[in-house]
Amino acid sequence: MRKDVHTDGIPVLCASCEARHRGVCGALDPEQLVALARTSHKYNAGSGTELVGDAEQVDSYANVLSGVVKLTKTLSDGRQQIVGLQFAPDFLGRPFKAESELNAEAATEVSLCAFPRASIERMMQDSPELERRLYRQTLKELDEARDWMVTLGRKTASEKIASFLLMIARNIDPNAEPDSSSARFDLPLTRADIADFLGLTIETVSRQLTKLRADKVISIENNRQVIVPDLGRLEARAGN
Amino acid sequence: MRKDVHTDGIPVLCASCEARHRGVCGALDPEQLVALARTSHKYNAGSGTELVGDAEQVDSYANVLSGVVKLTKTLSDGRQQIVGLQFAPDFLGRPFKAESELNAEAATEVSLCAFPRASIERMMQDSPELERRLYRQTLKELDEARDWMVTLGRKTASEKIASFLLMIARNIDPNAEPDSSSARFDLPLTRADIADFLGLTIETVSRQLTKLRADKVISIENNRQVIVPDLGRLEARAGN
DNA sequence: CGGTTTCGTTGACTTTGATCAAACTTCCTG
DNA sequence: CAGGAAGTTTGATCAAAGTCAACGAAACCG
Repeated sequence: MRKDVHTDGIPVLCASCEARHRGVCGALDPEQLVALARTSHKYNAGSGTELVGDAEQVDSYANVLSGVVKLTKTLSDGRQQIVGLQFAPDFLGRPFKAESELNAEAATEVSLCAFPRASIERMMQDSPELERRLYRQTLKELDEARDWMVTLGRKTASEKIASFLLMIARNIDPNAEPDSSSARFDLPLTRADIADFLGLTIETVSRQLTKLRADKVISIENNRQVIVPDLGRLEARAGN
Repeated sequence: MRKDVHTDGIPVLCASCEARHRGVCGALDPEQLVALARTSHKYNAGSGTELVGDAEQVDSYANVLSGVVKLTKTLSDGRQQIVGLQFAPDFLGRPFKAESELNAEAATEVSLCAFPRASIERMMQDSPELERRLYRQTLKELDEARDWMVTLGRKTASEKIASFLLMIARNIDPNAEPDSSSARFDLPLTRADIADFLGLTIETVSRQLTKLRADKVISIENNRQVIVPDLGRLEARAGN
């Protein structure tokens, strides 16, 4: 009983899903995809919705299908730090641990495809390919985290802002003309979020954005829409 | 042909090796261990030795058998940040990537057990158990990196120092009486390294250590030996 | 549509940690 | 053991970013 891997037997839900191409579901054959799709459900969440609470029991994982999810940690006196941002088609979840050590919150409108933790963990047993994809994403996240440690520990406020804008541009520039030297995108984060991401205050973020604007490195429309006419000039400010 | 897993057929090199118990080699059966041991070699390196260079081709991985390895990143103008510390029996290496994105350097005298990259990657194909151990270590490193992002981004200089001392105490206190409320250990890092780890300057590190000493939270002998009479008091200063 | 709330900007001032400079200690080496 | 290098401490001063406060703009809601 032969099947065309690319179309036949693929659940409707998954047919056009990006997670099947670049995300972890790409590791699954049609049969496994059907099994997973049976227990999964797609849903949307508005900006600000808490998806996973700190110290909470986690019983489902998810793929990010669109939007941005922020992962945060909070000190007892309320100081907060964003420790990760997840874009489509990232996998959201921490295998081998039932209790979350951090908070996951929708930074924008998000669309998620959730499935029970047990389904994935069972499937990981059968499919080394799935486990390998998850492992690779974790390695990528670790690489990113280490890059951010340099930014947090050693860059100035203005370098931090430039680095942040570059990172966002690379992750969500919609007119993804490769190697285009300009970019235009919506900031998925508020000033407060950016501050929490960079270890700064809201005021400093605002002042540095104003400075970049004054120096014509960027322009901003409606507080959210950022235009970078020359990515090279922005890179020069990121201090790498 | 039955073998006692715990003793028979284990290479001499591995017999008393900690990596076989708590490290990644624990995933291997005697046969695999023999195969790996054939291509591996143990060696020591003095403090300050560069083990892996940034942007260098990596052709071998290693287990840390003793000592501490620091992973660093450097900006073009020389600013440096330590992005990870590896203690025995951690695995040193970044699977699926031939070129290193960071620098690995011996922070103390270290002893390593190195093997060709190809051996491990071949073995990963055969042994899901090995891949899983590596995956778990990577998840652990990611958890740690995220904790440090909070420290780097949101803690004050004195909280950073206290957090650092606690982390070291937990990793290398030799008189590992569990739940002992006091600790005594040698700092594996110089003041300059501590500064690079915490995103501070040498002078600030020194001043904060002096303050902790003045407040009788710690005492220091010979610049390196730290005594913490009451870990609770140190924790209170770490600001979690 | 007007009022309220949330979000962002700007200014004045303060504080934390960096920088610059000098002295001291420890350790290594000839 | 002397001399020097590397590592550490301490002090004086400075600057970057934080705090406090006020205002403006956008989004939200009855």
